[in-house]
Order: sequence, then C-alpha cells, then structure tokens
Amino acid sequence: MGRGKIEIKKIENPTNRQVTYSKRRAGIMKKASELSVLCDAELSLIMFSSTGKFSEYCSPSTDTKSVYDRYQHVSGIDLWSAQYEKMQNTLNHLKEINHNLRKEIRQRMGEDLDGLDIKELRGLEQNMDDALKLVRNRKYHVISTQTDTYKKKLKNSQETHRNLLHELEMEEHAAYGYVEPNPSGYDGRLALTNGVSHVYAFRADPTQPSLHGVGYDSHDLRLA
Amino acid sequence: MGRGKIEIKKIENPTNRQVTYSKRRAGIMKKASELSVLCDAELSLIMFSSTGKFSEYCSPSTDTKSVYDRYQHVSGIDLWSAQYEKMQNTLNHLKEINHNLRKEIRQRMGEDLDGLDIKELRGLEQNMDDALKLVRNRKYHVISTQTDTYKKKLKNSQETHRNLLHELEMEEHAAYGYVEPNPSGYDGRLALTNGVSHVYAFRADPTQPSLHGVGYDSHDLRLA
DNA sequence: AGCTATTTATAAGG
DNA sequence: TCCTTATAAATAGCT
Repeated sequence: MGRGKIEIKKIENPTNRQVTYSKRRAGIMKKASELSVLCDAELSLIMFSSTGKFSEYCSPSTDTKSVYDRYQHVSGIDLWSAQYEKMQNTLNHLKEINHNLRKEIRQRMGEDLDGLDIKELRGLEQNMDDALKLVRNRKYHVISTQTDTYKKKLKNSQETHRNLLHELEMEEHAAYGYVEPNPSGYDGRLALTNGVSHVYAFRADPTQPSLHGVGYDSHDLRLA
Repeated sequence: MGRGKIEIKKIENPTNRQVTYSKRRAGIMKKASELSVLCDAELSLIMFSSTGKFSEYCSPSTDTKSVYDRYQHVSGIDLWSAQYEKMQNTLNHLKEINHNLRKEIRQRMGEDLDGLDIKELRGLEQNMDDALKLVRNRKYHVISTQTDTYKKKLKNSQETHRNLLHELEMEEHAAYGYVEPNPSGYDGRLALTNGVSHVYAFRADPTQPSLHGVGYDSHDLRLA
C-alpha cells in the first residue's frame, strides 16, 4: 500500500527505517484500538524501536499489568503467580487464626458463649478461675515488691536525715557545748508491710499448648 | 476497507464480532511482524477476545517476558514489587495483631504477666473476675435448661408408663372382673431430680472455635 | 510533516 | 473457517 510494493525485510537506511517505524507504529496502534473497541477485546501492545524508543498501547478497560498477569495465568505458570497465590493463602490463613483468637478472647471476656456446651463452659470456667488466681498472685507480688522498695527508700531517707541531724547536733555541741538526744520519735516503719499475706495459694494447672500443624509459629488455640 | 465503511464501536452480533476479531487479529499480527522485521523493532502483543480466547505475538529476537521486563525498566512503572510489598505489609500487620492476641490470651491464662504494672494487673483482674461471673451464669443457665429438659422427658416417660399400666389394669379388669388398686409402688419420681449436683463433676475439654474468614477490622487489643 | 498513487486489509456475502 | 470481491484504509515514495 504505497507508491510501490516493498519487500518485508529490514530497511537499511536508518532515516527511512525511522520514518516507516513512526508511520507503521501509528497504524498498528490504531488497529489495536479498533480491535479492542469493535470486538470488546483486551489487549496490550509494547514496542521498542531499533533506537530503543518505547511505546505502548493498552485497551482502555484494563492496564498493562493486568493483561500481563492474565497472560501469565493462561500461558503457563510463572514464579510470580505461584508466589502470589502462596502469599494469598498465607494471608487467608492468618486471618482465620486471627478470627479464632478474637473469639477465644471474647469468650474469656464472657461474651459469645452461646456455642459452648456444659463441658466446654466448665473447662473455661476452671481455666479462668485458675488464671485469675495467678493474676492475683502476680498483683500481690508486685505490690509487695513496690512496698519493699518504698520501705528501703524511706529507710535511706531516714538515715540521711539522722546523719544530718547528728552533724547539726555536733556543730551545735561544738558551738554551744550541749547535746539534744534523739531529736525525732520517728522509728522508720510504715503501716503498709503485710501485702504478702493476701497472696493466694498458687495452683498450677497449665493446659497444654499443643502444636497446630501450620507453617507459622503456633500455639494451639483451644480453650483448655 | 471493505464492502462498506463501518463505525468503530462494539459489534453487538456475537458471530460477526467473532469473525471480525479473527480477521483483524490476523491483520494486526501481520502488521506487528512486518514492523518488527522492517524496522528491527522489538515488540510484544497480547490479546484476549471477548470470549477469553488468548493470542500473542512477539518479535522473534526476544520473548514476551523480556519485553515486559524491559517495559518495566523503561516506564519506571513497577509491575510487581509494589503489589508484593503491599501484601508483605499486610502480612506483617496481621502477624503483629496475631502476636498481640496471643499475648492477651496468655495473660488471660495467667502467663506472661511480668510486663504489667499494678494498674494493668488490677484492670485485668477486675475484667477476668467479671468475665468469670458471666461464664458461671451461662453455665448455670445451660445446666438448668438441660435439667428442665430431662425433667420433662422423665415426666413424659412416667406418664406413658402410667397410661400403659392403666390400660393393662383395664384389660385385667375386663378379663377377670376385678381391679387391683395401684398395681405398682411406683410413685412417678426418680432419684435424679436434682441433676444439677451431678453436672459439676464434668471435666472439660472445649473444642476450638469454628473458622471463618474475617476482614481485619479491629477490636481494641489492650487489656484495660 | 503533507500528498497521493498504489498496495493492503477487510466487510459482506457465499 | 475459507473464498471472493468491492471498497475502505494504510502507507511508500516523494515533496
């Protein structure tokens, strides 16, 4: 289609080649566009000229990546889609685990109990009861530790105070020639000493977290 | 170019559309091939018909994947890693949530309490205490419901039994002409009326909560 | 980039 | 799907 017929082989003249590339590129893009519209087809066309110039066409209903993804899917397996699918599975699995964990927490908060039968309720109750004792133990332990710390601080403070008074006394003694004995009645004790006595009997019934046969690290999600 | 001019818009007749697709597909592939030869260009053309039929052309010096890799490199548009990274982030996010959920459960089981201060321990204790009450309530409710059911069943059974005895009595009366008053000492009661006391003996092994995919909305995961 | 003679693609029909 | 053919469209060579 032109003033003369041409042979289909590489155009050696670079200028001619470039001109022909431009014209035919426009032509093929128009064809591509017409095809996608007329036939409701999805297509992607990528071109690099011999000088490295890049152009592309893609049907309007989609994008280059989608077409290529579809191509990969159809034309055989590719590492990317395998990887992609694997990740998708992992993701769904995690979501599922997540859902289960939330459910367990809700049950441990006293919600969502309708699905449990007596045995399960009994187990949950027992487990929570034991756990509550552990939490109380820990609380009392923390309280008593904190109290001890305060006591020590007070003792130090008192010591410092005493020393200061003593020094003052010595100075006064040196200055005025007499000593005032035991200037404060403070005996270094506080009322808050017996936190420990509240500690409950320690009862251990740790239920077995068995392994859930999955690739992620896993505790068993069962209640008891 | 044909017997008549056509408007460039979707061909509604499926047969015509298919025919046109075939013809024009051949045409565009020829054009692509000519372009690659004449101008020493590198190109890739991927097509999907409206019925999903897939075809491709790729210039002989290369292959489709290489062309797309080059496209990705030149256009700066990243076909894959953006998606990949996004998924990876989602995954990590889920894993983190998961970790927090597990930690909360461990704490609600009385483990892993070292990181909590007094305020948090008090909150946890309070929450668990309240929850335990809810669980107990639920347990008692289920037990009493079940007991009622048993009672009703027993009552029915007893009724049936009585009726049978009565019928037997009537038959005997008809046959022998006399009535034996209250032929059994059975008074309609069983020892098992207060099933509640027995149910306490159950020891539990509740099963895992059922599965479901969940979009990750978020509950607050903090303890108190 | 335009022009246009000529080749090529293809719509309609069998 | 393939063949035919009238006609529309693309484009080679030139300016």
